[in-house]
Amino acid sequence: MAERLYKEIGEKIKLEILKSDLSVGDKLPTERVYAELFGVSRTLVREAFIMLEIEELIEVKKGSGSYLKCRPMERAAAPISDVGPFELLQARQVIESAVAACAAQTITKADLQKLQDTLDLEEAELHNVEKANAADREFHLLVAQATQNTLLADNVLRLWDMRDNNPMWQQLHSRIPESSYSGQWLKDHEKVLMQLRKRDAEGAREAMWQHLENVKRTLFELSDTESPDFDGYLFS
Amino acid sequence: MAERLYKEIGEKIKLEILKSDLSVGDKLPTERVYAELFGVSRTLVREAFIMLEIEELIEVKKGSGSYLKCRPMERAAAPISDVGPFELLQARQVIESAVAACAAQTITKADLQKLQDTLDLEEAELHNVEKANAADREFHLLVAQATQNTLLADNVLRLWDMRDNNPMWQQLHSRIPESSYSGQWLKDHEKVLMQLRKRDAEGAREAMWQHLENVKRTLFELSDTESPDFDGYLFS
DNA sequence: AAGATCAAAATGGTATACCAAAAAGCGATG
DNA sequence: CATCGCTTTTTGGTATACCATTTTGATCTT
Repeated sequence: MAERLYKEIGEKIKLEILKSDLSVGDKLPTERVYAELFGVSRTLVREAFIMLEIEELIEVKKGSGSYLKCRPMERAAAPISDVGPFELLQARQVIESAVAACAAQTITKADLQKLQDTLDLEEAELHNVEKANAADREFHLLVAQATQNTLLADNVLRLWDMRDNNPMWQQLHSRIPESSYSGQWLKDHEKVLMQLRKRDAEGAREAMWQHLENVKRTLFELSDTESPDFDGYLFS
Repeated sequence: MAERLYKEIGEKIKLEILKSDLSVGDKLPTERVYAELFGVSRTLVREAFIMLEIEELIEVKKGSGSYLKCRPMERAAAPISDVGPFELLQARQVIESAVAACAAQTITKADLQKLQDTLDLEEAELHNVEKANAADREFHLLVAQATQNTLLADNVLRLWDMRDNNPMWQQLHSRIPESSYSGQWLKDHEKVLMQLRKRDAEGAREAMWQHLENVKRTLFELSDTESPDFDGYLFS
């Protein structure tokens, strides 16, 4: 119970919302009501409301009240921390290869140019890990954006950031030999871009799949030879 | 300026963080400092801190202080509400077809049985919209779970719930003729299951793709004939 | 001089009081 | 009877005051 109290209150409110069958758009009880209901001050309820507002669950209107924006999903917001790097990579492989295939059919000349620029940057900054990694991210993001579909771009970005935030990954990442990063991965990216240029959906799918297959392999060899910390963590 | 003030303060704080070169892990100025700096009460700063905490930018420790968790990026937390139903369906089509192909190679007998049960249920409850819809959701979720990859299942579920929470969809959904729902979609589901049984990746991909293509078509005809509210909202 | 102990200061946590905008009630007026 | 406009009430917005925990550091002990 040493947790931040407003979160607790927020969860309680979510439950109350689920119990009382409110529909989207309905006005929910006022801050004061919840305050008395839970026996806490209005300040806390207010903080909880801010949390719900940021989660886009409710909308608060000054002088009027707070309104339900969408029903809380039972599925709690992504327990994303404890998935292994390989499960993550598999997900990326499945999704990004499909995304690449889709992008091949919708990509614009401007998008192609941006991709080329990013690859040039990646090549120029091969020895600067930070910048190379940033260019890597940019490449994958641009491919996703080439689908012209916000949600697909969102999902790809989401998976990437999940990788960056994963402590396990960071540990692995620091050990990736520069040679793999540059030599193989850059070539992979170039192959993907080539298929996109040809607007060959199957080719793009294959190229992206192979790229992530290579990443998986690099990581596997790494974790195999250098560190036994990842047992039971490696596969789906 | 009729906006919620805490958000404004939050953005100001982000800027201050960027100006003062703080590193990850460093201790931030206290709430009181920011309060005086901006000439507002600590309450507001506190609310802003809560916002930053939810965005996983900082970490607050009772009695000690607040600490920088990661540098403020562009990091847009997905304005997911205002995507049209068709953009959503396209995303599902791309992702779920790939997921189905993956599932075909990893699915277990138990998963196949669950899928069969769900389809039986769907058939039995054809005239109960609520239950049929629930069975529909269950089917797509089970396919995703058959990949044995939590993240893929998560993403599929996420997209589905996005659909359910979309007011535009709810409006459309209420108008879907029972015939389409049952006649076509159930058959689609059966085709997908058949391909999964054969463990035919390409077949499963095709079947799932076609299914969502059919859903798109149904929705398109619906929005075309009955309501002009969706102009400019239809495509990616 | 090194360590332990305890007091005081710093800092986030919570509650209360008052302010301002919006909505609701209500009466005068056409 | 409808409607305009004022007053009252409701409701979120902001500020202040006080509490609990953690940190800090000074003093005492060995």
